[in-house]
Amino acid sequence: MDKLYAQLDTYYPLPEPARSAFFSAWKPFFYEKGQFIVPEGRVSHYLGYVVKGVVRIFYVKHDREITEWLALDNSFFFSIRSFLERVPTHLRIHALEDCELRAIHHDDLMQLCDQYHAVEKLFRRMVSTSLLLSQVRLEALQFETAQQRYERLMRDRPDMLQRVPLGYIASFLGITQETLSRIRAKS
Amino acid sequence: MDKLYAQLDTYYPLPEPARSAFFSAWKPFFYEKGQFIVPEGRVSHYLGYVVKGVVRIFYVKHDREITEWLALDNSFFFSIRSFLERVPTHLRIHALEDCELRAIHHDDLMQLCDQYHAVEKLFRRMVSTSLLLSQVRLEALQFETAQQRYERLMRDRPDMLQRVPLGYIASFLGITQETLSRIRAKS
DNA sequence: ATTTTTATTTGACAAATGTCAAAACGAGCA
DNA sequence: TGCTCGTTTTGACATTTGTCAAATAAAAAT
Repeated sequence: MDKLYAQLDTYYPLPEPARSAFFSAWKPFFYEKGQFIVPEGRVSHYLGYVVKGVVRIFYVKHDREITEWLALDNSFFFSIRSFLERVPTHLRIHALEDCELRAIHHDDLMQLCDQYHAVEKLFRRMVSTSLLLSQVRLEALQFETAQQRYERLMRDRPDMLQRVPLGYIASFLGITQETLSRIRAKS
Repeated sequence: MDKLYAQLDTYYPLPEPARSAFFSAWKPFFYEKGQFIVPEGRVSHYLGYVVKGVVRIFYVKHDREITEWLALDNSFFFSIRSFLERVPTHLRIHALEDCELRAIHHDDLMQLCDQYHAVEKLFRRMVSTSLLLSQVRLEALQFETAQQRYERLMRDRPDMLQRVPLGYIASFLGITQETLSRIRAKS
């Protein structure tokens, strides 16, 4: 989990004592493969980080599971709307592998944001980065074919293909499993 | 432009003197219909707000214009990646109608963020809201049909259909103009 | 090693959307 | 009024992607 600290530092290097206070607010959590980290309908109180494992965020629409986010080792995850607006989420979060996590509670984060300007700045930059990523994905979804989106994923996150069942990846890309399978067959 | 101030207040009500300093950093700009506000390849230095008029953000891909954002009266616009990361943009921003704008320069905003914790907080919340909107659009694009996306737009922003040519709206929805025309014919 | 379960691929067909070309429409202007 | 330009619609057809059902393949459990 040193990597977590390193990653947080890249957003904004906090001066003491904000740094210690902020870092120690991230608590460890462990989940076994298949367990739910957040069930549907609850408010998601934590901003999470995967130290080791795979976390999947999905929702169900017309009896079908749609993967919204996949977080592998050393990446962040959270139910954006629920965490930011404190409303019950339509998303479910679960562990695809045994997971070692770190997470910070919304209350703690807000308190630290109020207390330390530097934490507020760091968090602002984290949110900015999320926005950036969301925007890139939006553009891809808006004007790339399924094939192009798959190729982009292979390029950007080849490890994901090794560790995540294709059915989940398909809906993450906005297509059905069958279509993904045929795209793969062609290449 | 009083509405701008009111809208900024909803993100976070600033105490003086931050409030005056922040508000007066928003400068007025005027563009005529058809003029470019930001041409392609430049760094987009401003976070903009439309007091009156229509602003369109688009990019060109395979000789085709793809609308990424449409801002009507009383709404914000910016080239997300360029503004946040200070890199040249692939987007172009232009005025679809005569426009009265207000905009704040990145340098000024950052300076105010450094100087006033409260401005930092307000901006953090603005970015959070953008992220939220981006996420909603992402979900729509990922798992709604073109028809559903059009109906959603009619519901959420009926004024847009009156003031923006359908070709632009089509690519904003991620479809071709012909498809949009056929969807409309059915209803 | 065998069975059971889960994940992935394949086939046949349907539905949605894209492409290109042409026609119809509408606003502004001579 | 009639012309011109830009916008919107329509037609014919191609392509992409989805749907449902079944067949394989791979992984997990016994």
